[in-house]
Amino acid sequence: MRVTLKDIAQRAGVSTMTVSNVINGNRARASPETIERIQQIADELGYVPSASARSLAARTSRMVGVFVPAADEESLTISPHNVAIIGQLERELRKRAYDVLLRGIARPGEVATALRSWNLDGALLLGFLDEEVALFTARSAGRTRIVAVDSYADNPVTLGVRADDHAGGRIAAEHLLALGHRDVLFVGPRFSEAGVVWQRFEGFRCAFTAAGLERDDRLVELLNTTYDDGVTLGRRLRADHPSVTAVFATADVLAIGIMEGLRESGVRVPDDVSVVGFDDLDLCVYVRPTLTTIAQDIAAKAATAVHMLVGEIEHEDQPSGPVTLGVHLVQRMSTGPVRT
Amino acid sequence: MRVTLKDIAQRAGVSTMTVSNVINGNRARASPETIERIQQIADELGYVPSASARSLAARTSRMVGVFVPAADEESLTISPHNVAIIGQLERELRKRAYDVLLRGIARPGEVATALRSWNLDGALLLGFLDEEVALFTARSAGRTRIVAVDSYADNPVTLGVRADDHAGGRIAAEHLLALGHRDVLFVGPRFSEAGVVWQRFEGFRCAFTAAGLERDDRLVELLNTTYDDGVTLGRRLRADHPSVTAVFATADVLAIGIMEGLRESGVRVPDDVSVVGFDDLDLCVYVRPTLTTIAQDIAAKAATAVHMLVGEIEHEDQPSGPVTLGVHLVQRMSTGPVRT
DNA sequence: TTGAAAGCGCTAACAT
DNA sequence: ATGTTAGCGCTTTCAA
Repeated sequence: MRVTLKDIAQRAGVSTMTVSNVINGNRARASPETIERIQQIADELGYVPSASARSLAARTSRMVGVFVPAADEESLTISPHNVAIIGQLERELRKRAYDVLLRGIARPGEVATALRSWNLDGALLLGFLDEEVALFTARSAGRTRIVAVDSYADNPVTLGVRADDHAGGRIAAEHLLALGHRDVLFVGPRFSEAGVVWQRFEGFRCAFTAAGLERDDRLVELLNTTYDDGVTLGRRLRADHPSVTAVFATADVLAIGIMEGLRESGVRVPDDVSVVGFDDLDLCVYVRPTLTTIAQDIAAKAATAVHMLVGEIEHEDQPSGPVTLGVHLVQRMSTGPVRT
Repeated sequence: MRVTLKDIAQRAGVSTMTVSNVINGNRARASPETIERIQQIADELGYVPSASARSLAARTSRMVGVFVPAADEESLTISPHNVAIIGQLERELRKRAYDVLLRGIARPGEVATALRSWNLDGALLLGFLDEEVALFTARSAGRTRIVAVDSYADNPVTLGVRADDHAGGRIAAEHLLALGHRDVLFVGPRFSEAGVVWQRFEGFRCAFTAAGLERDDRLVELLNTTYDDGVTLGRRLRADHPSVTAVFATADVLAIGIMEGLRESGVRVPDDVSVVGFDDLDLCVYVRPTLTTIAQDIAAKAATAVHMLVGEIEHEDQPSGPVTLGVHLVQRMSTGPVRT
């Protein structure tokens, strides 16, 4: 059977409370010898605290939820970018002795339910739309701490961590402008007036304005962030946008798909058309030409998110406000000067 | 405050047990009207069961652990293959109303600890070495169900799901042999006489034997399964193995790295050297030349693993024995006939 | 420095 | 068809 506090207490001839205090490192509440003896017995018996019991009694679980978008009950294709983040998050949380509940979210209410069901100490939201974040938090209990990664949602209960998407868009545009490109196609998922993609688009446009250039806002394509959709766009690019000499895609896989589509239709990258991606996945150096992209520091993003969340949980830190992390251009072979 | 069974019971004028039965769909234990009324009140109050309390009282948690290797506390780089699996596992488990505890394992004991701490109903081990699996299960309580994915560990408490790695190795070799290759380099991580890589190696060798050919067993390179290590090998391949005309790598990223290294050293794929990978990641079609590889059905693997685990948990099914899933060759552009 | 009592929210095993 | 009792293993609160 399970080894309990009571078992240890009996063996040691003390009360369960003393054992509990020792186990929890409440060192001020037991004599050194008692501590030593109890620790010994606990080790000997292979005692493992019951997280459920602790969570029930203490109303805190040392477990946080990591929530990712799931189109529906039938799918959970985690985006490459979120995948990279999850690994880092788990590591950071494990270092701090928090457990991770991984959950795909198909309907808004599920966040609040999971939170209350397990008495989660906090939640990490990965890559949800700002509207979705708002929905989750509306229903969520007031106490729980929530950090939204890659979100610009502005509300009282959520804290955000994200890359500087606006700067990312601007830098991408500046790079292409410096190469002489003027007709640049913006490609990304459908977006509203907020959120990651919108920021990138705004930064992108800013660079044109700052350069005193008028941008033709018809040069936008909205599609799913997948390789296949990229290929499709690449194939018809020349036909649909004959003037375009460069493309800025809001995700690397998308950019890589576009490059493939272009190749298939006889358009050379970067000679005929330059392509810039976003994220700097490992992938970028696997493909030919290697992809010029906007790099964001994923490990830093994860570390920051966890740091903020744990800070709020443990020290009831003043919500320090959203954090925006720097990005930078990684120039590779998919961009070049415009053909004269 | 939290809404409890008691709150509902009071409002409905019944005992908590009746409410409990209704909530748990124990339909035989309450009259239709009572059920209706209680359900109504529960919805109204926004009742969410406490998983901790349930887990404590019922000694079952409806939560399973998904464990992945973590080199140490400092890292958790989930392999691309495991990444693909995790998403599928979560989906399958969510469909069956199980929660997922995601955990990187740095030291053997952590599996048993997590299992007991949360009263987990079962565990899914992803891509551990057979020796590691043995260690975990040795320390684990007898009751818990464990399914090891990508393992050949043979022990009483574990059930395995894996691709037919032996066939995979054989098929890869047969493909290359049919193209006229005789000096084929086997590349993979260090392996012992068991496990996934060993199976692939054995299958690989079998094909040579079956063809009545003597294989030079010096044609083996052991290195980490990473792109970078692949590049390094590719660069020195010609110098170290001048006779080799084809390479079989046990992972796609590795194969892709090798192709890059070969390119850098002026060796053409597939004209000079053919390359075969393993897994059939999305990646394979992004690179040039596209990678010929052994495909395994990841979704099926995840579905099977969950099916087996849940089967054991819920029906105490007779451990049906390990399951091996089929693989097949996906021929792309990285392999061609040997140069005469 | 230590302990006793009470209860977290739920369910198993009997009653009725 | 419904209720009672007695915990699950732990922590909180108060007392010694």
